[in-house]
Amino acid sequence: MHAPVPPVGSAFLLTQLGTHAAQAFAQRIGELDLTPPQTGLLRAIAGAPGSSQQALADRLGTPATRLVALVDGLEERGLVERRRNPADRRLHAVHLTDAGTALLADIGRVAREHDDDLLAALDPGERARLRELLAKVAADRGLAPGVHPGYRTLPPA
Amino acid sequence: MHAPVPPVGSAFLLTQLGTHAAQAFAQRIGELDLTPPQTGLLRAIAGAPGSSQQALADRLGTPATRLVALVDGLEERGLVERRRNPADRRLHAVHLTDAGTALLADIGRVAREHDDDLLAALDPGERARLRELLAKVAADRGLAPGVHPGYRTLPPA
DNA sequence: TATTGTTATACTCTATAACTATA
DNA sequence: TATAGTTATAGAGTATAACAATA
Repeated sequence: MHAPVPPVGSAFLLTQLGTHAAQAFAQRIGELDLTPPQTGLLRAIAGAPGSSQQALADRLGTPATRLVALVDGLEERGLVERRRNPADRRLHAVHLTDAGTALLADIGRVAREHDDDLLAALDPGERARLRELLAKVAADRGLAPGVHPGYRTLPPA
Repeated sequence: MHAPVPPVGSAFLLTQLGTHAAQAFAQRIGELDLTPPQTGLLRAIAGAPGSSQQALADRLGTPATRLVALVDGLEERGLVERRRNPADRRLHAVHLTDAGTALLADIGRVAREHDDDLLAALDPGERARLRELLAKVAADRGLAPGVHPGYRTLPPA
């Protein structure tokens, strides 16, 4: 007889399912040759076109240096462009290109498919209830709507 | 006027909250000088004492090489020990030490605190309902109870 | 002197492949 | 020849620090 293994709580279920959902999304969005961070950045740019990189970094909660690398990757593929601000030449306003805007629509489609697949076990009423409960917890924990916490690393303890 | 940003679905909420929960747990469990993967391994060993490293790797869905490094770290701290099997000297049976067993109890306490904190916004009925819905989805998606999907990496598409 | 953006560098985590010992 | 475990190595992703341009 040895000590019992402590049972997992609801938080673990949430973590487990959240990681699974993230992996499944990464796999799906990979078909568009995008990574999840790139996808989130595209959304952030679409939501606030012309933002400076500093502003985007603040919004996503990530170091500016990481944002530079992400924007580089998207710019090379012609999805976004940097436009220098003549009034303050330090600033680079980031905009979606037409290709970026088109790809955003594809992202929306992939996200809906992902959603349907993941929650296939729940009927519409259950889905609504789940969403409600998750939103309540997310609000209580101060999570910014639409911003993935993976852009920042928490300090140890 | 530009193209609208596609709305996030319930799956995103799940991913967002799951990542948040994982970060919060990592922070808490860090107070015991443990990482989440180490914690999961301790639980797996407690659940099947004397397993070979190969068996543990299979159960967690991780490459054996990663398991070696994890066991190394726990063994150096005196939390687990490898016992050579005399009948087949290739096998290393992994067991918790007394210190490991004691730490497991602390892990259980920390996990309960984490659970309570994370779901503070929900009343008992809501918590039960959330757990039920999450469990239903997890079962449908084929997630092994108590095993975090983060031990394995999914192939791209 | 302060701020935006960039580059250089190092660190952590994980995976792949090669190797050792036992069978 | 096959299996358990290990070591060596390399890659991806991210962070910290130093730097350049502009204000």
